[in-house]
Amino acid sequence: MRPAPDWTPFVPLPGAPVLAPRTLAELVDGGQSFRWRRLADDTWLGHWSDHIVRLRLTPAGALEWSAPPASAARTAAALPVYLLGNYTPASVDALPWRSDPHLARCLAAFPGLTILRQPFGETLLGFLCSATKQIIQIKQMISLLAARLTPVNPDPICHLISDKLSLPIGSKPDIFTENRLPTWTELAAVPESDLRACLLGFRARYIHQTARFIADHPGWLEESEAAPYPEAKARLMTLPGVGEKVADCVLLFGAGKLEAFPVDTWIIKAMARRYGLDDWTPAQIAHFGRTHFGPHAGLAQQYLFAYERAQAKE
DNA sequence: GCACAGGTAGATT
DNA sequence: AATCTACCTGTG
Repeated sequence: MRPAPDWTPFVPLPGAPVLAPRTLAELVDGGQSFRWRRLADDTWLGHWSDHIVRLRLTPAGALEWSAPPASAARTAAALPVYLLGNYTPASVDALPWRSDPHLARCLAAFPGLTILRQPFGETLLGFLCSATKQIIQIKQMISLLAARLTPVNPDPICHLISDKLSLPIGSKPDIFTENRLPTWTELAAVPESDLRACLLGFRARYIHQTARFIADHPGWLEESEAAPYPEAKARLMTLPGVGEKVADCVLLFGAGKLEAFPVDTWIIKAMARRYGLDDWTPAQIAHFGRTHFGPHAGLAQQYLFAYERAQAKE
């Protein structure tokens, strides 16, 4: 018998900002990504592409990571891009916090918060699921897609993952999985009824039709990711189920387009309450956001979003 | 039981 | 062009 495999030792992530626990939680589980969960040992377990990684903070706030030995070398190269690909202290400093007291409050509440650089296709899938759903429910839908539509992850590390604290209601034992997400090519072969069985509801048709379109247009997704923001957004919005908000989320969280300014219910509330923009339409708020916050408006949006949700919990 | 949830698309005014 | 509504399903 070989010894049981174990995680690689935790090592620091070079270049990471010092983070408070709640900022790390907001970074990976604040609605940018839907594939992270807090384990019983107070580490964060996350998945993207075919990566699995655990994160933790030292008492001093230094970010450390660990991965399955078999994939650790690949993940060592990919993690800085995924987590910090959009992180530059200068871009936060360039926001108009000096003249905007509320923005200054939001920045001070979550120092080090940044925008993830996630795989484009996975981000599109996640936000196609997001319409009128709570984050926890989006995570359930995404997990079901991974659990049912891709092969069981053969990495022996999966048997070592214990997450009793985060296990939800017993009726859905397959909610948490270490499988990768299906690719759009794979999704194109899945009947819409199978997608509906993953609790997607009316979103199943969006995903099915989007998958068929992408399968019929090789290179379309990659070209969209590479295009400048206005063109990329227009392209995404031709997909069924992708409107202004979803397109902006995909481009912000999955393509590093920091000028994207998603306007959701939280931002509508925040702009009404903090900036007096009562009864403004989402399009008007988006225009205000872009002009007021500047070329990194999406970064400001994430701070406003995090702050408003934190306030609501209190 | 029923409103609501990180919206979008199509119909109606 | 602005406003209204249906769309699935889980949660409180």
